[in-house]
Amino acid sequence: MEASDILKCIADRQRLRILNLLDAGPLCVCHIQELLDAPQVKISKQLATMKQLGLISAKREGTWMIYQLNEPCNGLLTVNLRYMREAECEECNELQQDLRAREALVKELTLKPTDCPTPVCETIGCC
Amino acid sequence: MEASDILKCIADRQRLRILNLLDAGPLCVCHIQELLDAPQVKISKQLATMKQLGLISAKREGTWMIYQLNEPCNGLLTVNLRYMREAECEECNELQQDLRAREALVKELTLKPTDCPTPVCETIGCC
DNA sequence: ACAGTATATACTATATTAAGAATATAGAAC
DNA sequence: GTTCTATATTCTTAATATAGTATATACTGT
Repeated sequence: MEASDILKCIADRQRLRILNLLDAGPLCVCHIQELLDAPQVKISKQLATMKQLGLISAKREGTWMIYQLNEPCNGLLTVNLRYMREAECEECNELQQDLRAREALVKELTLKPTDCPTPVCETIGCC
Repeated sequence: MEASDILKCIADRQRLRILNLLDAGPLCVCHIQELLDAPQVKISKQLATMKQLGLISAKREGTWMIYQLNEPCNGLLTVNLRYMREAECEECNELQQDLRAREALVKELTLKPTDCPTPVCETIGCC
């Protein structure tokens, strides 16, 4: 896992958004899909890429797959996320907004847990 | 100049090396070429890309072109350079070594200034 | 076993990027 | 002017990455 592999990975807007979300806690594929409003294939392939790179890992909970950032989080990734969460630019704002959307989703799931099967809820800590 | 443009730019090993060198001070193309041991076309094209991105700028001194990082240096670039100069990985070591090679070159130029015309020397501060 | 849901993979088409060779320009020295 | 040196640009080819459709897998519930 060389530095430029990480950089290439986060140079893609959507992959960066996914990593940013996962940095706030594990999520299942369907929720990532929903938060980024992107087709399933795309998300799934990007997750596969990042898993192969060793940035994230997955565990199955029933039919759901829960993805999370690997520990310890890659230093270069951390540095970039930390910077962009504070900075002012279109993409940085988007990352910040994604985190807010994540919070909203978690809250929503807490209210109607039917959308979110117990094992998933436990993992993402929403209910 | 969006964040992912910067990231895409530094995700290329050689572009990153060039930026790392320029961060230590302006250099002319031939010296970058020499330090990175890369063909002229490649360097020239990469410099053009980064100039277009707004990361660096050039000024002519006779037949030489002197490139330098733009001020203020892009924050995302700074953050990444700073991190990689301290970190331990193949590419990070390479960056660190490049800076040492730059020092050596500057010293060498100070000794035989014939290789380096006065205006260039003045700019890079080697003689 | 069958149907349904969530996710992954394979395959194809398309777009983006990089590499190299040849050529062009800009200035210096004569 | 001609020639030389440093650098840039153009053009072509090759490599890589992305997107979309269709299909496959893995599990759940009946």
